[in-house]
Amino acid sequence: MSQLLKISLPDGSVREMPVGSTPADVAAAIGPGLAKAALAARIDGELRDLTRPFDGDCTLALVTAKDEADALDLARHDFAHVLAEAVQALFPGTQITFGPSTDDGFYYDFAPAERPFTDEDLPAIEAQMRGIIAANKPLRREEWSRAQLISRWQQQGESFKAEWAAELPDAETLTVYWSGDDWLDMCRGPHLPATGKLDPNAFKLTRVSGAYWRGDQNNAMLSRIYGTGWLNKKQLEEHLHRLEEAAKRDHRKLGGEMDLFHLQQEAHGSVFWHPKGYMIWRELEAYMRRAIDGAGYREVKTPQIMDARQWEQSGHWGKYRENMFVIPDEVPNVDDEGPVISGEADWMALKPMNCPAHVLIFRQGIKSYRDLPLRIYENGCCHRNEPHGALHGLMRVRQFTQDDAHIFCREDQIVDEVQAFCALADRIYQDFGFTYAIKLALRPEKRFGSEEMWDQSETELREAVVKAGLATEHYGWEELPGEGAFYAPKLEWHLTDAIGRTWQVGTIQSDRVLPERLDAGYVAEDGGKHRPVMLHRAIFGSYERFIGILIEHYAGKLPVWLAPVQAVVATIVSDADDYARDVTEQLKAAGIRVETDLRNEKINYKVREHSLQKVPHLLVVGKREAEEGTVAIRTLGEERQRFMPLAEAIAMLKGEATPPDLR
RNA sequence: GCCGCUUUAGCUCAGUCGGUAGAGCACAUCAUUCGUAAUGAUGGGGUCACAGGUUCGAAUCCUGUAAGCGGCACCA
Repeated sequence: MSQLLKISLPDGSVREMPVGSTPADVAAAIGPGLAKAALAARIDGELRDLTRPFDGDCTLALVTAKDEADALDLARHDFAHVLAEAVQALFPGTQITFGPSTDDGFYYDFAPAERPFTDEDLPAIEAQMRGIIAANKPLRREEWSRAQLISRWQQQGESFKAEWAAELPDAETLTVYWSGDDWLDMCRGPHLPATGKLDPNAFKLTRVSGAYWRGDQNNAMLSRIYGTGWLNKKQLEEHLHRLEEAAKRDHRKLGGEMDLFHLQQEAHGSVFWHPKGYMIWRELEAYMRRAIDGAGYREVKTPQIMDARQWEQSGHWGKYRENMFVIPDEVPNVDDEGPVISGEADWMALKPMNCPAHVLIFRQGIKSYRDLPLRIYENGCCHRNEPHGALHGLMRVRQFTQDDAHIFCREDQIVDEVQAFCALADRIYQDFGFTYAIKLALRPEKRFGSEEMWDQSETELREAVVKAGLATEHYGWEELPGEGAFYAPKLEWHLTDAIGRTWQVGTIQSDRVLPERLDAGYVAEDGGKHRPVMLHRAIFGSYERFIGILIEHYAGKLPVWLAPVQAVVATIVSDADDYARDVTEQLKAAGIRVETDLRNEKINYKVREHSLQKVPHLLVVGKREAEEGTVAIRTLGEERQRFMPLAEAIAMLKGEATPPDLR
């Protein structure tokens, strides 16, 4: 006699269903509308296929398009499978490997039979995918044995899949999903009941790229196809629109349009700052100096080039030599004939970081425990020969200036210092309108120092964040195993910008390795020599990158205090020229960065041009203003203009041009 | 570094089948004195990324190099 299963539904009711029935049967029993809308099921909280039979009594929540997060993930995962099926249909002999969902869509990695895919292949693949969706092929789950899987993959010439099948953990139930009766992929699932549940107008293949098998550069280079996938056409269009808006704030584009900086082949990876861009830098530098002066740091400047032996001792030479700029300590040969250098000189290197130089300053003279904590700050210009494929505008460059400091302190001062740093970083990020998450990056596989040392350093950083009240969900608190530096665990600050993207910027690292390697010591109360702990920390990260982030965050519309040109005085008729000059002089005297536009152009033209240049305030003067001693202010982003007496305008601009920390 | 794509005027781009280059903007000159996102006319400006090759002839076809773009890997 057949038993009945008790299925508890979200409304509290319980349905009795025969053994072997599925969530789809429950949906059908409730009503045809739900049967049609159901996409998957949550069984005791676990997301499962709609057509997978119940294991026993359970709670059931049917998943529909209204459960957006689940529905999107299911759809994206299915799009990836449909993509793989389409590619194998169009390009026989292509091997499939792996294809997950992503934040906005999906990708699939292929081992192509002949050549990697190109953008030109995408339209045909999209059309093939739409065909598979239109065919409404059922997606059917089957449990297979490992031997079955390996044999199938080997038979099909799918060597990557076979390799993977052999390595899947023993504990896992191995499953495949059929698409109709003619195609299958090995997959944990779950999936939608059929390809027809996908909206054929809700996806778009976006790009192709290379990607290493299993993310390891020693492995084969696969050909990856990316797509973006959504539940309906409207969502897709909104997403594509967001991408266009994000592209408009690209710092490389705005950097050119606003005449802030440029990059060129002759110094690739290093920035040519133009006067306007460097004004932003100078404001940030002045801001940061006020911040560190107030927080008890001492600013220093250290050599750009040091003997290679210094880098050997610090441990950087062994690990990072290939990314260092190395130069001979030698005058080049003056003869035109013969080699430029003898090759016999000692090697020096451009500093890739400031830490060892700061230790050398610390080591001058004898330090007492009374000197600690000693906070040494530098706007440190560093050079790293980054892999060429990594360079990206201002975000990843070969020459950069860090807002770098090292706090030399006693063991018992670490938590207080880290906590104080948390407060300083919080204040600074708020001044720029960023929210942030804090993460703790734990010991990496390859590292220096003892286990006890790592235990202690990680514990201290954790404790400081807890004490600062930041180890909460609100601050995205999370620990990242294996992500630390080779000498220390790191706290990382991940900023969220105006359109929701995140940027890792600030850091503090608790280091007991470098003080040891570079022999830093101080005399303690007991008269004995002790090692200080060295806290490496930065808030902007680098000026280059931080400015890049600010440009994108503000979409070029920098707050007045950072704007390179804070106001432009523009005339309507040449009769107002003298008055415009007078207004400009008065603004300059008030410390405003102002330019004058007396050109013989229509006011429409001037408004357009200065708006595109993202000048915060345009002060328009014509006959009327000249007679009345007023200005007409048009503020960036507003269509309205405001008339006010000059004195009032100056007071307003002065207020807005005051940096946030001085208000 | 790896995979794919790209490189033509200061900028954005067009250039068909191989027959030594074109637009808009910008710039210069002239006219225009105008009230809130492009006034008009005229003019100057290019070793078609670089180096080889094929060809009677190369921006165009081939090879190599470099840089840029999208990813991957890396990121002290």
